[in-house]
Amino acid sequence: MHGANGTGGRRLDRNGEAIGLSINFGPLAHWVGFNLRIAQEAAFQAFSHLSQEIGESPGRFATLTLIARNPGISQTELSLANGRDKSSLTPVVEDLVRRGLVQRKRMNSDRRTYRLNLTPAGKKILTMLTRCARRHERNLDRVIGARDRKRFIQILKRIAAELD
Amino acid sequence: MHGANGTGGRRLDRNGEAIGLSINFGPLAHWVGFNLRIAQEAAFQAFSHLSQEIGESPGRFATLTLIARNPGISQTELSLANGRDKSSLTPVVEDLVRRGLVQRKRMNSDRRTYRLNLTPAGKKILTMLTRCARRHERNLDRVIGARDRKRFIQILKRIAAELD
DNA sequence: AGCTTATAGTTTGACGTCCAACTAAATGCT
DNA sequence: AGCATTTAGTTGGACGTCAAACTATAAGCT
Repeated sequence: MHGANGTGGRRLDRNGEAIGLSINFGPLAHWVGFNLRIAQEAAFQAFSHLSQEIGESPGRFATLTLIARNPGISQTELSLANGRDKSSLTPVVEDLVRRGLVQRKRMNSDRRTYRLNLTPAGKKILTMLTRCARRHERNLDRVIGARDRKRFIQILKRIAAELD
Repeated sequence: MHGANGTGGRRLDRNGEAIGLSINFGPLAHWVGFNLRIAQEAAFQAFSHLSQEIGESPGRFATLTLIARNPGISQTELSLANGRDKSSLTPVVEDLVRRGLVQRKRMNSDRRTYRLNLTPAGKKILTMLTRCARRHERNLDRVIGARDRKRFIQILKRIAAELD
């Protein structure tokens, strides 16, 4: 019989107490949303450990890359590209400027906006972070398999694009 | 030539100011980690909007489902299954108990641990949330395509499992 | 010129998350 | 029995995030 002990099929010891293994995930197991979350968090965690080895928070990586690739980018453009609210960027940029990785200049033509650029020190840190990221990607590639990689990324991009 | 204007290829107006469209994502565009993050956040956001319509936070959904499927589960087991630190669960359970969705009972055999169960009210809320989630899943399925869905979830599961 | 509206960035408050330290209860060892 | 270790859950501090309110500049309209 199935689940007749009223515990949803979990393994029980002789006192009827759960012993932890074998959780019933119900519909979560088959749903994209849940698995997407779990996978993303695992990947983030893994990259977090790698980047911690060089003393940087993982969130800095995308920020620095986007500044490097788009010199003079404004904070709002950056927050949009990075998928974060602009207000989240304020303390990040503050920190990066304070540590001398990013230079911030008011624009003359529009005195509201800043232009962001990497300093040489910022470029150096980014180089190290990029090495970490490549290592991380190799690990992910190994898990995904070369055959499916392209298709997998394409699906991720579609999800991001088509869900508003 | 490529990027000869020193702005990484962004479109510029005649004053040399960026006009926002066409950000250069550099290597981020091809990396799994970044796209995974963006897709997950888009999906989360979408579900957040759906579940907000019935006045629940999206984080409650997995919690309630896991309790429903594993009656009497302990908080530590739940936090493990949900991929969160056990301390994150304290205020969540507090809130669910306060609102009468979850019942919390000390175990007699081990007076440290609690047993969690859904109340009838909790089951009702979960039913509504599940409807939202199904709608959300249908949207995701439409984006992913029925052909790739199974393979996609399999890859997500592997990422979660094999990255520690 | 003088309104009104829009935009760039900051501030504030709420929330969810982690980690490390803690309390209370259980287990194990001698 | 007594002490050390482990375990379940809570607490407190730090951080990243969002949304809404705010300041200052800019742009559009009359």
